[in-house]
Amino acid sequence: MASLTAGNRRPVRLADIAKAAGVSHGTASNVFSRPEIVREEVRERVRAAAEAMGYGGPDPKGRLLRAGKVNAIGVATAEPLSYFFDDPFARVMMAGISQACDATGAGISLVSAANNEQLAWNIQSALVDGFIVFCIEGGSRLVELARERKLPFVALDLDSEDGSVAAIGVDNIAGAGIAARHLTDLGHRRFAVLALPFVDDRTGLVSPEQVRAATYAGTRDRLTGYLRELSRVGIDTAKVPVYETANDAASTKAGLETIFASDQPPTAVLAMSDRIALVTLEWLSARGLNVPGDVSVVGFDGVPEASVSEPPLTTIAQPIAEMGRLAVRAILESDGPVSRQQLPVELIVRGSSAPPCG
Amino acid sequence: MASLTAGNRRPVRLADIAKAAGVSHGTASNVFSRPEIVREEVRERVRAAAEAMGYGGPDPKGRLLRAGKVNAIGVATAEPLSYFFDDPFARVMMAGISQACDATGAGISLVSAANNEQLAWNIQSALVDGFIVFCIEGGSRLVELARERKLPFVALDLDSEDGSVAAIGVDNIAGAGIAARHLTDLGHRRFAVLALPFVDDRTGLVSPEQVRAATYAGTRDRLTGYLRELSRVGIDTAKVPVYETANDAASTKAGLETIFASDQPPTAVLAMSDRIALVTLEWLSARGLNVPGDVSVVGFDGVPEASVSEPPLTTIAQPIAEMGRLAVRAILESDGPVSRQQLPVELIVRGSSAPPCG
DNA sequence: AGGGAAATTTGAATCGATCCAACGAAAGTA
DNA sequence: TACTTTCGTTGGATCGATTCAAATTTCCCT
Repeated sequence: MASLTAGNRRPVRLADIAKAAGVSHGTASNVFSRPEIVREEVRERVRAAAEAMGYGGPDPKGRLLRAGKVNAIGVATAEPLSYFFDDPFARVMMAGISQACDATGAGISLVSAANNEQLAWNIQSALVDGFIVFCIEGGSRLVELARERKLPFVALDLDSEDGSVAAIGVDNIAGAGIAARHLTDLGHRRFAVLALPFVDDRTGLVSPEQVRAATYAGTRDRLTGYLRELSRVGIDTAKVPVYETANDAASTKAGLETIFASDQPPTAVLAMSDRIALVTLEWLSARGLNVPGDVSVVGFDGVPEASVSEPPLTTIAQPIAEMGRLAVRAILESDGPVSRQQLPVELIVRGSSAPPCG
Repeated sequence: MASLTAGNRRPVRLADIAKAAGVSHGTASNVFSRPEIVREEVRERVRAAAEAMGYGGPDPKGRLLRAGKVNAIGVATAEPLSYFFDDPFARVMMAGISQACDATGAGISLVSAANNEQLAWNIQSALVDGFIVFCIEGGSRLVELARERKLPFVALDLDSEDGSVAAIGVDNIAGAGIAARHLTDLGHRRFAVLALPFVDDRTGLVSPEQVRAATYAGTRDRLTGYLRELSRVGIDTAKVPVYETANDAASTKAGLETIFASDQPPTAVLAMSDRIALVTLEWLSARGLNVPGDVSVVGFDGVPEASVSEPPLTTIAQPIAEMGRLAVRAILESDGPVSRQQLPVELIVRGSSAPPCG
């Protein structure tokens, strides 16, 4: 029964090799962490013992407890882990985070989870020096969880006005205003808005009351920016259809069906994300509508994909990578009080917008 | 000088709140880890004390030491961290890894480093239960480092014949053979090979001796597969130009310049990676050569980009995501002895290959 | 009230290292 | 030879939790 194969359990600790080499554990420790202060003869003896016993070097678990610093930052989201590698926005953001981490030698821990309980546990037990929280859906819960860890953390793209959490985002109202302004300047007067979620798990046309009750302030702000500009040029914003999507292809297409069923279809579509905008381009093309001939489309985010679509997408570019870099710096130098930063956005005019042909 | 602002240091430990609540630390611990076995009144008292003292829950650092398991797997590479988010191959692989991790609730730690010393340290001190090692350049060093940690690890795409390390890869010889066979079947007889690195930091035409001395066995195997098939149809393989690239745009273009400077330019290019192949498509198009009219190109890897290029790329697809999934499983169930798995590849015929027009 | 079972609580031991004050030995100085 | 330094080594304290056998309390029943 009892198999005598070598290496059943492997509890070889620093203390073991210290004993084997006939030195104190203090000295053994020094051999690995500050070899230069140990006499060469002793050093070699300890190294030999370690080698002989199959010791893999000081266990970071032990070191960690003493040292306190993990030297890694956690990036948390409520999406599945693959979100980090699939989603264009996330990828650019992660590239920025990577850069900053590489520069300081910090590692990255991806924290996420399928279900909610798992998520809580994963955040509670993440071995990190701080969190960067991706606030997409379920952002507030995530922020709450991160806050409970009492570690430095910053929220990215936070849809909340809670001034007590550090956050890095863009000026959504201004950005949306610039997008709308671009289209009104081109002469457009018939608009439709494809919105990001205002609350969880709902799609469809939204009423002003529903907008006011939005969970996601960022969505509300973008809408505010759009409508403010439209009304500035005398458009009756009450008549502008605002369709709430789930930021995916299905709900976006449903929204387009609804919007273009009108006998007065829009000549310009304001999409609150590039993802929505790109699906829109596809849908319009499949529908036989020309962009920008029949309809102009303006996105929001500035993901790389937007520059290679057909036609290339006019959009409001966020400094995504820069936001990632700043977030890392905010964590590592977690200095003063909570800092909320709002970065500028930039209108990038490409082929998806032109004057209306009417 | 001494600022009396609240919360200078924050050494609030479980023991502190235990004392504050007037219970033993054992009980305090139970309140957090197994609340159901603590009498409600006591539980609330401890919770209240924790709240009052700003205790963020049991520190994972402490728990970790006792528990032993980190519940995270490390993914290591010698490239900068952003490689994980930029490189198409890596992204698909990470998606597979993510999936498997999500399924088991494990986290992912990205381990990498700018310079070599940093790399060693980062691997030595990574808090993980095992490593997945991306063997691109510098693979052997990475494997060595990982092996020293005495943790379960598997090498992905390992360019080595060292049977003592667990590895997951594809049958490079067979895959390359299939690629070549596809082109010879189409009738091609004039070939050129754009190779991955045989050794570090060298590019240019390679001689058979240099091939034999290759550091990277995977590259050598692919070449073997190519040439074996070519000689099968009677082609003098000694005359087939083999240009070693660094798997980047610059060296690939240099290789193309060299190859197409010949007065007998190839009608078919065998590229050892999709990256090389895609650059090739671009270069040929810029040069005014039609693909597949004038030249056929076949890649290797099967990254998503290959399906949307102009023209779409014929390539040898590896089951990239599946490899990632298997790697995670190999780590987590690190069961028997070292397991080396070779997965099958698949020829995907797209628009970049056709019979030679000659 | 008394006895035993069940429910809680306690506190020492442990996880695997690092740090540091103190100590011993070898080398240098007067 | 006596007295400092310098260099290396030692071993106890500590990091922050979890675990578990033993002690204690509570509960139930006769």
